[in-house]
Amino acid sequence: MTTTDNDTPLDFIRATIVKDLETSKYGGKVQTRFPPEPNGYLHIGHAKSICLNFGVANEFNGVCNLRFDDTNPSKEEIEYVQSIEEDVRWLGFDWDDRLYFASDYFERLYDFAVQLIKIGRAYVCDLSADEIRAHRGTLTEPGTESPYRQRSVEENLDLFARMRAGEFEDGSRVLRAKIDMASPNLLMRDPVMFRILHATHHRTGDEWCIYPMYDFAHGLSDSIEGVTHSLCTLEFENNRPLYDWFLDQLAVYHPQQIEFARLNLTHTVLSKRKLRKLVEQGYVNGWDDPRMPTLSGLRRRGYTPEAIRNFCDRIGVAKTNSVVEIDLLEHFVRQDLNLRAPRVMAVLNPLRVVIDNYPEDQVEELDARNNPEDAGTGSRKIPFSRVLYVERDDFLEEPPKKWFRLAPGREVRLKHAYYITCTRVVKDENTGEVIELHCTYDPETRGGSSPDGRKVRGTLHWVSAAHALDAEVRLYDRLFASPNPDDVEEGADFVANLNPNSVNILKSGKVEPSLAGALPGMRYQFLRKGYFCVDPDSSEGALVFNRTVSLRDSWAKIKRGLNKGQGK
RNA sequence: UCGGGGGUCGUUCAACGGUAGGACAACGGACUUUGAAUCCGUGAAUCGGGGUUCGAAUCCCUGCCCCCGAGCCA
Repeated sequence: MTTTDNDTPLDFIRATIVKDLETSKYGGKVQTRFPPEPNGYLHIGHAKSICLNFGVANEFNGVCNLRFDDTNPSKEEIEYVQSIEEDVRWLGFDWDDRLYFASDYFERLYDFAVQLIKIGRAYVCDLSADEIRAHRGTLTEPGTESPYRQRSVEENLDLFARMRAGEFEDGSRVLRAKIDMASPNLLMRDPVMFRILHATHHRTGDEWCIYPMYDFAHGLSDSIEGVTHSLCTLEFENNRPLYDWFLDQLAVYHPQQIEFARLNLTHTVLSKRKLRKLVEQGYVNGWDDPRMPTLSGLRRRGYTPEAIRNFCDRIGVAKTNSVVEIDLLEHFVRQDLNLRAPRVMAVLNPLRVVIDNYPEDQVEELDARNNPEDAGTGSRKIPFSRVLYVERDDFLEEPPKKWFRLAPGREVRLKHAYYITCTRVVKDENTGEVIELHCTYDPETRGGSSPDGRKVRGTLHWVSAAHALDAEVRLYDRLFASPNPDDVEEGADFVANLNPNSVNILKSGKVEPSLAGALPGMRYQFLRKGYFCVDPDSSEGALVFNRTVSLRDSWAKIKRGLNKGQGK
């Protein structure tokens, strides 16, 4: 796609770009950047930004850079840059050779700072962090000027060079911009540009002991790269005047910062701090736990890049703070997987069924469509024999109204196979638990339809006991029980809202034999159950599946209605 | 309340002075060898109060509510 569809309304950012193109503000050029800090894993919120930045670039024949905002060595690690690159690529975007790091610009940033000192717009301040805070004033009162504010250019130059040379301890001095201590915007009250940090940087090692702050580094990095539209989230609106100030004072190329609302999703958290807590305190099994909203988690869960991109397209871009329902995300995986996931039969909670009138040693190979949504996918053979497994949930000894699955005396269709009628229920003598069903089949119904045309409402999935493969099936659900995890009692925090049933591991699943060679990452629809994918923990002979998302379940709704009717 | 942003169906995005529309969700129906998918249909919103105008979600005034900002984080 190289053009923008005129029929669909443009979001305010694209509208701005169209206008800038018309006025030739940047000479008809569009360049964006995705600027993650490598201090955590990417999540679905970042996907929104990635889709926006790369999407906009693609649509307007521009380019989008991947730039790591690695200005704080104490928090950043190489592990994160690798995962971020992998995730952006997986999502389907390409930065070609434009992989940049803010740390690549440290020398130039240092030079820019020297320039600012020379024109009297920056000074070395010896105040402690606490003192600087005290001098900053408050939201309603102006700040007071630092006693070091009037240092001479020469002294500032000397001190700044010595900061770089490592003569001073962490926190003993900073370089500040000389702006306006009375500005109503606190960020303009002589913000810190460089701080002393004797820390090893993941890329520059020990070359530097002073590091630039975000506000100073970001705009200049954009400028150096020739970014036209610097898209960021709403909380940076207050930073824009500062972004502009540095660029104006230095009289360098000046991109424009535009802010949009970050993504919030119900039933999950999207803050690095909270996600890190879940990982570090063991509430989940790592950044790629399938319950995590991280891209690595979603990938392991079975989400497709297409589903995530479609989701990001649909939620749009605006300035309103909003919380998107997670149902919308789930809708897009279902939509995508419905079209492409092969259908397969898997019994999650097996209940043994013996077809009494089916010959002992007979095995039939029956045809099964691979995907009714895509005729091109053809069909496969599945074995049918005397002893089968069906889903325990599909049998009820005393069925409620509207139940058309298995029950004593009831006839149902086994998908792709035969009609069977339940004739006897075997129970455990002690517990009363149903342990086996005996049924008869109608040989006339092979393939799943009867010559007499009689109607059977229920169609069940099944596997042949002798041929089925064992599988572990991990049923994942929403990580948080509450739509808003932060909605907690006084004193509690978001982990109090963790969904205790966010994962349910079933060890005794039985799947059809065609799944024997299923490899990690492969996605299937388990008929009537949901979409599943093979987990990396899986191996031949020890299959492990993750539930990506269940199928929509209107029986569950009916059941709720029935229960309500009975006052249950 | 000092500054900056924002308030449209349950949710989200649109409508840019001219019939408030889409998607998800909900509800009802059709179809169905997945109680899936698909198809059809229904209900559902302009924060309040003034004003300008033939006509206001849109422009003006005013009030209310929400978010962001006092890191040597980004």
